[in-house]
Amino acid sequence: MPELPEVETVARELRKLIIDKQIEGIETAWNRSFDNRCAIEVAKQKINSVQRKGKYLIIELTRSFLIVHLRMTGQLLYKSAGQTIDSIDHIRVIIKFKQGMLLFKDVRKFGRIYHVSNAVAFLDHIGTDALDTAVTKEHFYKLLKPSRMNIKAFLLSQKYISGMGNIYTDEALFLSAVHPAMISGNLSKKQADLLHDNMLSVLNNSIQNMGSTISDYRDPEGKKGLNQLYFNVYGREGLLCKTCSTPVAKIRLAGRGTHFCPQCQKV
DNA sequence: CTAATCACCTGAAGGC
DNA sequence: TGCCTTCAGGTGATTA
Repeated sequence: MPELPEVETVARELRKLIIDKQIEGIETAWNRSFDNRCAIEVAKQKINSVQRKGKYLIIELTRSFLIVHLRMTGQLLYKSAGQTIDSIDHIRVIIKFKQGMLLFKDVRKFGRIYHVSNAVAFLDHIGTDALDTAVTKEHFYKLLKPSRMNIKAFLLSQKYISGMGNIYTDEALFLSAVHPAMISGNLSKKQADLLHDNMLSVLNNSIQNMGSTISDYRDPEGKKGLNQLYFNVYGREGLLCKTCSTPVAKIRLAGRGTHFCPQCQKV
């Protein structure tokens, strides 16, 4: 479900809701979502900050960190004390405060909450966040140049640049008129620059729209995003390309459904 | 190094 | 109505 813009939206909303609150306790209903053996260590710590790297949320506590990955269907829902909870279905973890609670809801159980002492080290295996200013056009091109992977797989891999997922990859490639199967190292500097621009604009525009909701995504207050209203190719198989009116195609690439315009995007 | 497949899970949707 | 297959905003491990 969530890619960079959705996780960023969650981070921004969470900052308004849980910063400076003290955790009273943490309970687990599905033990693979969170290893409850560290519940005692987490309890009584205060939340200092909420940050993000790629698709990971970083909740800084007094002495340690909670790292959250929502994977496909994870949601972090804040409920103030007294607020009614419509359903406890699919609630895997509950983080309790005096003033309310943060529910980790996750239908497919792929999401995880990790408790770590060193967030930087824990997230060292993923590349620089796509919106980090360190990801300049030069840096981007240097990463692309030696790669023989197709560009779709390159953008989906989190080891070079982190945060891009299936939706925003398809959208950025469409806007750049680059075929998803094109070999990364074969992109011209001009194409790479354009793709860099579109990667950033696609992500930033979605953040402006509070992310994209296909089915499950919700922000901490339960609100849907609006960015799905502006997709050019994702989920538009068979519909006409907004640029040239050719039907949008869908193929399987990098193990994922991949949408593109066969007229606008040539290898 | 790269690509493809499976595994982890559940539920919605479509075909028959 | 019911059964079966396929698919889904992700990613890590394993196998060619």
